[in-house]
Amino acid sequence: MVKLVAALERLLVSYGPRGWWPLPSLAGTPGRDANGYALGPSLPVGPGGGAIDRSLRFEIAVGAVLAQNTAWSGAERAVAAVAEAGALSPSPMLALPAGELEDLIKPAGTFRIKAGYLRGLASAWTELDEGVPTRGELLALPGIGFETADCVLLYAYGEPTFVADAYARRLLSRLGHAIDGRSYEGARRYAEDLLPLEAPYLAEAHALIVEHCKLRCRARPLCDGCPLATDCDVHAKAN
DNA sequence: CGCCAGGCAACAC
DNA sequence: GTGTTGCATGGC
Repeated sequence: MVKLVAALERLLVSYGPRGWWPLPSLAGTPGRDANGYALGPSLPVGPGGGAIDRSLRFEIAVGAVLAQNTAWSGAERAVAAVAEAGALSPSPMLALPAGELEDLIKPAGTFRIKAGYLRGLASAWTELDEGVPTRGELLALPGIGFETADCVLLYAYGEPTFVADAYARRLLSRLGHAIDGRSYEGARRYAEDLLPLEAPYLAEAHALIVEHCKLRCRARPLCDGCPLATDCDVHAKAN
């Protein structure tokens, strides 16, 4: 079995910091880097790296919904289109005619459903965002499930949360951790018992896990050259 | 062409 | 509570 902290360390060395969460509406604007993070005196300020203001929190929540079961490239274009239309805040979003929001977010797929989710999010957001929302409050919104709620808590509010998505569960399982059959919440608590409960760490961990699982630890794993291959069970069996 | 992508809700059992 | 299905565009 590969220890989770050791695996994450190797992923960080191999891939470098991923810099999630990207903020497409701000990327490339003055004072922002390619991910939309504010350029500070030393380190970039952004999700996991500093205070996140009100408008960015909403953008992150919108992005999290639009990214569901969709390549990030599509979600990113959809967020940018909403921003371009001036609708990347609750009131303007709610003021859009019914079909227009759908048209704006088409690149993200499942656009009729997601438009309804975004309306529900926009309706509840201002009150919800007065403080740090609880997981239960987020889960009560339409279209916000376990993974989306945790992404919002982690990347928008800096709450230390492990995003136990399908990638993370696949990786943990392949590294020899006995999480088969565990629910999302079971896997989340399992991982949180193994890791430092600090938002920047968990934010980078999630991003690295997604990167690694897209590049190598796919449904059909590409173990050749994998940074975790030396003592990963899957690699041992496949070779 | 088929398969998958930062999932979720509704429904079946 | 676990399993299955619809949703829909875009990249490879």
